[in-house]
Amino acid sequence: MSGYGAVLRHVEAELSAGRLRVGRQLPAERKLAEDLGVSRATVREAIRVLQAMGVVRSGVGSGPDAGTTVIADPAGGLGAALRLHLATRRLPMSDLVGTRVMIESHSVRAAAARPDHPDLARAAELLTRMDAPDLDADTFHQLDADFHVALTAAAGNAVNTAIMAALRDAIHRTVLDAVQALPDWSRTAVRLRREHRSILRAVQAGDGDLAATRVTRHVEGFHREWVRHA
Amino acid sequence: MSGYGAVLRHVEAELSAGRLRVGRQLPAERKLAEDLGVSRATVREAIRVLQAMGVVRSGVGSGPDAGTTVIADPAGGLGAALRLHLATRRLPMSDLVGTRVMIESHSVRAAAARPDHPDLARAAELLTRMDAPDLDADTFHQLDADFHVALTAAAGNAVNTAIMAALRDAIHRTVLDAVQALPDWSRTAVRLRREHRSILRAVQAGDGDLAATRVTRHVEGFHREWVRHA
DNA sequence: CAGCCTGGTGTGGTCAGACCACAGAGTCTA
DNA sequence: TAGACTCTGTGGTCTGACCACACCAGGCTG
Repeated sequence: MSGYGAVLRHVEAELSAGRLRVGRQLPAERKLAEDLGVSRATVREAIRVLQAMGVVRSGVGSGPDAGTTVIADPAGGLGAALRLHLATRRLPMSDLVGTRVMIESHSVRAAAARPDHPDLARAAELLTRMDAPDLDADTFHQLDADFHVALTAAAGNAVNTAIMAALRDAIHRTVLDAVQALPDWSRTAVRLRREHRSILRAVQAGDGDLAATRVTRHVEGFHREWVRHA
Repeated sequence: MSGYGAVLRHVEAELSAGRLRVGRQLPAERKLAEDLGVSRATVREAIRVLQAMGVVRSGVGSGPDAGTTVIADPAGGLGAALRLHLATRRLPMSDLVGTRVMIESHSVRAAAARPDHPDLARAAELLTRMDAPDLDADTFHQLDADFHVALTAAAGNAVNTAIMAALRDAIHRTVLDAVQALPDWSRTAVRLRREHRSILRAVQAGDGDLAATRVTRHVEGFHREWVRHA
């Protein structure tokens, strides 16, 4: 088999077998190359891919942050892939929004069944920070995105949470551009804050159906507004 | 900025600007390296990543299949990422199944509103092929997976379809192993065929709620059975 | 003339070896 | 003792080379 693929399969096998765990380090590139009988360039190609997938992080120098470490950032990898395919125009933005609505409405339904989940407290704290009067649009959107991810995380499905975070990454820049074009941003921000609170209230009250309805209206409404001004 | 990241951002920018379209070719590695003022090794690392994301396909030699071509295979890229993170044990299989149930039940609901969608005809044809009596488990599961993806595709959301296909890729090997362990595979196959038909019937009858209930039972039931014997 | 075959050319795949910046650890010096 | 120094190992990048491959054009052969 090809050298590049062999490295990838080797690492995946090590992960599957549990010999390589999150937080541990891969062998140094030069050593890995020697072990597998390939060149360092080939090893690097494979490691780059793992890096792009969010499976591994590399740092130069020495010390704890140096070398190649196994991490677990599925959202990073999925987000990069979604962003690229968004650029190819094969994944329309409207479908990304549709998926987001599906995940969020499903998640708030599930989260309403466990209103004491710590991620809901985190979501509430994010809303408080969004109340700061002198927030610029960039920070506001960042908190906004974190709020929605926290809401999803409260449902307890790691895959959905990762996809949700990935969708946020993929959409991020587009939304920022859109926000610039809105006629009255501060007015929109007031409405978004109100809607966020009403969604969270419904979840904490255990009313999943209401929360789902509200989050659907919230996301689709903002998307429509933002498409109108794009 | 770093050489590697510069190449990646350059290609993404070319895609976003529409100067690079699906089906077209990237410049040759040597030329791209010269154009961007980096080495060929650096260009290759970036291209490997694009390849792993399903954005690009490379072929040696000359002719139409040679060189690096822009493609659009989001499922491939997402599937690889999911498989890797499954290996790190940070994405539990039960969550993958949960996401799958969410997407499928949501999709059959939407598909029921357009019962004449061509993907439904394709799904029906796949079921016919699954009726062949001398089918081995491997082929059966392949058709099974294609059926579920076709069902999802009939809902018309490309992102959901890509994620569904990615989940299939990620789960594929595990399911194959599980099927080996089932006590009476042919008996299970008979049940699966019946359930598939009943799901498709509900969709074609326009009864989205019924289809959603059935597909949820179908997927969760098979997952439980397969976990029990793992 | 028709058919084969044989270089030529350009592609990605891989390799070996080199140099760099970096960051920590250990050592030497004032 | 505190600071400056070298040493070592890391990933990041570059250079230049060779390979297998597949097409294509030209010449050769029948």
